[in-house]
Amino acid sequence: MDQHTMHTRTCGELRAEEIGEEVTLTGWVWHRRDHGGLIFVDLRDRDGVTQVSFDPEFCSQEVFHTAETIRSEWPIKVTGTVRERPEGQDNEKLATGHVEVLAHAIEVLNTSKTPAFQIEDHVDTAEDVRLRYRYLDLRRPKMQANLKLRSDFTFAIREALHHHEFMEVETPALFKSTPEGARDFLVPSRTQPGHFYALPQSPQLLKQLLMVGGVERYCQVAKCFRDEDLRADRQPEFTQVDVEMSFVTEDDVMGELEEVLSEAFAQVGVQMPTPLRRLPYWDAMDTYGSDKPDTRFGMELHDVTGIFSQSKFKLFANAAATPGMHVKAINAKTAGTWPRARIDRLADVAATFGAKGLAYIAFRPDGSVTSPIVKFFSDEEMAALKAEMGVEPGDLVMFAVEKRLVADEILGGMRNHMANELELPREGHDFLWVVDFPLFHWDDELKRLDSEHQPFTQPLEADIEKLDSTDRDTLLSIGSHTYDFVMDGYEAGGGGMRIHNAKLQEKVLELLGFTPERAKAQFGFLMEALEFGAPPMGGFALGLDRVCMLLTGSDSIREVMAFPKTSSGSDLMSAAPSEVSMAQLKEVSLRLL
RNA sequence: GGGGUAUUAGCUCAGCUGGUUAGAGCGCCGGCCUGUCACGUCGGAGGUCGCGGGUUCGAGCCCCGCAUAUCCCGCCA
Repeated sequence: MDQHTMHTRTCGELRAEEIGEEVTLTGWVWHRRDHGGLIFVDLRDRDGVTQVSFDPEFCSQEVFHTAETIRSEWPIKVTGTVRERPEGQDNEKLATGHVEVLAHAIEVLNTSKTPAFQIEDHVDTAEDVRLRYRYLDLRRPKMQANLKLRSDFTFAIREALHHHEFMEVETPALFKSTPEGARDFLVPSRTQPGHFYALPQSPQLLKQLLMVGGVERYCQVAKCFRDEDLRADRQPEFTQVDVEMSFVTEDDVMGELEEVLSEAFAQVGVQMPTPLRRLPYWDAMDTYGSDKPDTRFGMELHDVTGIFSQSKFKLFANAAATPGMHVKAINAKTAGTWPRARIDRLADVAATFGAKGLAYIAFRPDGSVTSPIVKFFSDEEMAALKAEMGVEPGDLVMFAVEKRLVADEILGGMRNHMANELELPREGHDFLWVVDFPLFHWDDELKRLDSEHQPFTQPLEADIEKLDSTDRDTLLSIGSHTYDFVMDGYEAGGGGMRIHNAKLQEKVLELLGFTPERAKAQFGFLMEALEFGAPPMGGFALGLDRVCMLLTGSDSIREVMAFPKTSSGSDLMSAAPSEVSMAQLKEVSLRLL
């Protein structure tokens, strides 16, 4: 053995072939089973677990005594002989379970305090305790596997991108504040008092400038920062696999991405079909009530407005008579067996999605019906509804009566809620493109148009003349070259073609409420660059954390991040954010309020 | 900014209608144990019931406020 090598083997690799071999292992003491005259230690490193046995017949008293004193999570080094386990003593749960290491030497590399929680996959510990001692949490095999998968997938997609001739370019983390989207994280400049950098919300503008700069095919595994409230799938800093291409059509970009993504997913054992299904935005909203639908289960939305045009039920009939209003419905199979009180509580859930109430019909298995509204329906209306919704006994049909998009979003929310409540099976992974987003939507609060994707998105050529319209509905009908990558009901990525014409960009910014002065102050460098022969360009960004969350079956992206923050933005381990000294503030010319 | 949930031993939790000394499992410490594998077994230690206030003869339990964590809405071009 090379005397400079600490260990000769890992704790996960010993098999029958190594029987008889002299090995040295290092790792942490996972479990120690002291039988008095015989001691077993499960030694754990990142590669796996090996049983080490200490038998006084084969080791010195001193070694045996040391084995008696070691405790959980002490790092140790053990030298011994690999041997087959006695007949019937194999451990099926361990990859190394056919063998064990019969120790004849042990070195305690360090001691350890008793961990605040047990380092076990099967022990559920509150997340704040885990985060307080994240370095201990990361020792758990599950977390090791999560980090490994993330590493493997990141490597695979990088490799695929390089294989497809993408050039990796690093863009700055200290950049200009462009606070039109999310809130920026600001960094005060010391050398220029009163001036600030911002951490990039994404490298969007920079990658477009790289296209003007002739990079043609750019990629980057990029940290992005957004100072907004957190969610299970949102952290203030997160990672995007960022991609941009020049001299391409939308189909070029999507085709290339399908290859890159399917190659990367294949490396982690996941089949992503190519070409990927494309679902237009309006169809997604109409059918699933979501622009990121999980299509592994049905429960699709149906427009039943027509059935009730002559109804005695005024709510439905009035809606049918009002342009733009719709009566839409979903059918939650088997929820019709729920007690009335439980069904009534669904109105509260619907309210969180914007519903004023929730009309429903529960079709009881005995053929009866529970519903606050069904008494107004004619036999014909009921028959037509049953046919449209495919009603069987035990079904629960829920209605939303609203403008189209509002009704869609309510029922889309209920569709997901019911799928969770009913524990509908969602096997494997679900991939699709949602395409053709509108260029704008109406922001009711700001009373102006807002970008559906971002202000640099290329409108459909056929709709460009509509940009001169003053009619809101005309402007809202403008289409765009956009595509979201939807995985298992999550927006896992998104992109589009970018505006490469300065005049067009100016026009779109104007419609978004930018005065020419503000447009120039904020995006002047982009507009100027577009005037220097910017090529047609388009790109994409993949939410790496979300994809890894889905690949590992985690319910939060925190499970695939080494050091995530709590929902109030704290790091419980380091206690960041923290106060800074007056001297530090003075250096950057800041004073606290 | 708003709504829900949680906070009791190192960890996970129970704690009845407000009533004597707040319990369990795991972990930890000690004894015994030569084939266990999340070893077993016997014993032991370990508590500001998140913090502050209030009601009450009496509060882990009821009320008010606060803090933290978490989920959701808003927000996330």
